[in-house]
Amino acid sequence: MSTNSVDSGHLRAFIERIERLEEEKRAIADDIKEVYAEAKGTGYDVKVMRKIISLRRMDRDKRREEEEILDLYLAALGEA
Amino acid sequence: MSTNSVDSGHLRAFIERIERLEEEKRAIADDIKEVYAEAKGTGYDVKVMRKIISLRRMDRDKRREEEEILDLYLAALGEA
Amino acid sequence: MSTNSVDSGHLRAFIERIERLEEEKRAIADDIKEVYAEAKGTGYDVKVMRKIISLRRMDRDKRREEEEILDLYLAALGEA
Amino acid sequence: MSTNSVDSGHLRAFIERIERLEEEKRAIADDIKEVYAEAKGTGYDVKVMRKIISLRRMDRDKRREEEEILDLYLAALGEA
DNA sequence: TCAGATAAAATCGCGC
DNA sequence: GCGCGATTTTATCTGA
Repeated sequence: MSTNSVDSGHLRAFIERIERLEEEKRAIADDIKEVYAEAKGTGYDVKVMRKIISLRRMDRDKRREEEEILDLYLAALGEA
Repeated sequence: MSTNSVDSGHLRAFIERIERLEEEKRAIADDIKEVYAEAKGTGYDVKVMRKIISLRRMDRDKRREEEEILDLYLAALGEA
Repeated sequence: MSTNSVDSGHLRAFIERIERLEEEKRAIADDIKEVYAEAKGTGYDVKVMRKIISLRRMDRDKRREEEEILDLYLAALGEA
Repeated sequence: MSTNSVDSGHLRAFIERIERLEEEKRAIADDIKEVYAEAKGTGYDVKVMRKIISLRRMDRDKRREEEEILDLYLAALGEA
């Protein structure tokens, strides 16, 4: 019984931590929306902006992946 | 030409703001994942936790909607 | 060749089935719009109606989620 | 007061009609999902199928628009 | 034209 | 490891 109440308290703590983090996440998502809205108000096309950001993200991912492959090669050489 | 460079600078600033915010958002999403993992390690069922959180969110949303519809009713009465 | 034509025919059949269903769906969406228009013509506030419908849907969803989490709890007890 | 009850009954009828239509719409959406699932089980790529359907819809829309433009031209000639 | 709702698409995490 | 289902994100559409 003591076990249960401790567990419940623990579960509650986990859940509240997650809910707080989700609220932060939502707040940031709202900020992002606001920036898009502001950019739109300045005359930029949101769809195009999303495309640019997506392309830049793909570039970053690609670069990161290439670095990982390079690391693999270097590690292989080190082992040789 | 000056116009273009100013605009480009502006667009670039918007995009970098968004990218920074998206990175923060991703970091928080990672935190959430970690909390779930920790809870799972402590013996809690992630699926149940997600359901609990979902139900609590529905409660909040429902309460908010009820307030909104009450406002609509009051506004309708005010106009009557 | 026979294989290809059979497959093509099959794919075509799937696509036409989906297109027919989408058309039905669109027709129903139009019906819904008409009902809103009719209600509006009778003096009802569409915004309020949408809120009411939304709240009723939330009630249903919440009840369903509660049943689901109950099932999860019962399953957990059964495993205990 | 009689007026109010009549109105309420009317509103209720509108709302129930809409809810029934929305349920039908959801049922058709489920059917569509099932067809996609069935096609997937037969080996077709759902993403490609969606693309095909989208392109065919665009073609239809384009054709319809061209017909409307043609009608405008014909009407203009008739008026000339 | 704009925001807000709706639907479509992509992504991610989980269990098998 | 991979499909499946849930979540998230993107795009479309409609009504104010």
